[in-house]
Amino acid sequence: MERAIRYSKKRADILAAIQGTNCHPSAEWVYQQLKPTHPGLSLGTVYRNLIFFRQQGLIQSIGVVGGQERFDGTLTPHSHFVCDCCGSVLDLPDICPDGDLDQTVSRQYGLAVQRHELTFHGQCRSCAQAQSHHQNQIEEESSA
Amino acid sequence: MERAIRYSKKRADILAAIQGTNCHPSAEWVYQQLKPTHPGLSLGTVYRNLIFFRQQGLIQSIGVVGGQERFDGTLTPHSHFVCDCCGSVLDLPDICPDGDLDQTVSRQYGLAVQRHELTFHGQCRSCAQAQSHHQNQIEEESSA
DNA sequence: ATGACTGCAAAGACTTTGCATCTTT
DNA sequence: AAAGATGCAAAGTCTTTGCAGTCAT
Repeated sequence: MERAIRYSKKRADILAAIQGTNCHPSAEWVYQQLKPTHPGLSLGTVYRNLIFFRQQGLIQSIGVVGGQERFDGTLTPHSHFVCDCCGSVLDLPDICPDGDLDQTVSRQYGLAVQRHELTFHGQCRSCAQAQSHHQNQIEEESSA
Repeated sequence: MERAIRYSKKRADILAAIQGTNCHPSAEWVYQQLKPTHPGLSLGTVYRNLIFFRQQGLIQSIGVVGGQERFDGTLTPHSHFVCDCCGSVLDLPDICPDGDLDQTVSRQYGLAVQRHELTFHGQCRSCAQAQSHHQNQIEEESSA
């Protein structure tokens, strides 16, 4: 007998929060987001539901950024950009490796490949700009 | 004035341990590996040196697998396969995205892209085999 | 001698989990 | 009423860090 799944408004709103943003949220982000409308929400519930949604295939994990696991409600194939400076994650919808790649690797290496992730790293616009400002300040200070 | 860097046998052996394996070790793995020959080694020292090596560009982090950060002493471009079952990480030396990809993304999205990672997920041979055995057992049990 | 490196243990950050309670069916 | 979902807080895991002692230069 399979385990029954019951409705819960909190669960529904947690999923909606993830699906309604493109910021690739962490558990903490979801918690803070829903706290105002769900005063009694517990962080443990957010974690449990994130695990639940991933098992159900409703969301995917896009890995750990700055120590926190990040999730994505978009399931269509796409790549990500991670800013190593501020931790923001951006979708790159136009960057998508060949769909046959998984099968190619499966055959070539004899592995049961299920999916792949293509993730770019660097600095987002605002961090790149901030850093150049900071460098200018340092240059000004050292030349002063 | 730049900070001086001094020799340490422990540091050298930590680096050698990472460079001498293709298992993409975690801090704990390195610690256990060196413990016999370095009885006084501390896990904190391993962590500190991993950070140091990454800053020096001697190793790279390949992300968090099963809660533990994993490192790679191979710096030439290549992809990875992560077994979501046992956590093992394999090199895929023949799978390497176009070298211009970083620049393409930089231009297309206006980001300062520094690098990218292509990671495949699935089950390694032994886990796929073990699971099929396990499934057989379950089938046998339920039909018994 | 200076200051870099380490051991140790405490602290920190993130996530999981046990149990009593509340809610859905 | 039965069983799933949640709140709370404790526990668990991995990693970082402060401080005193050690070692390389």
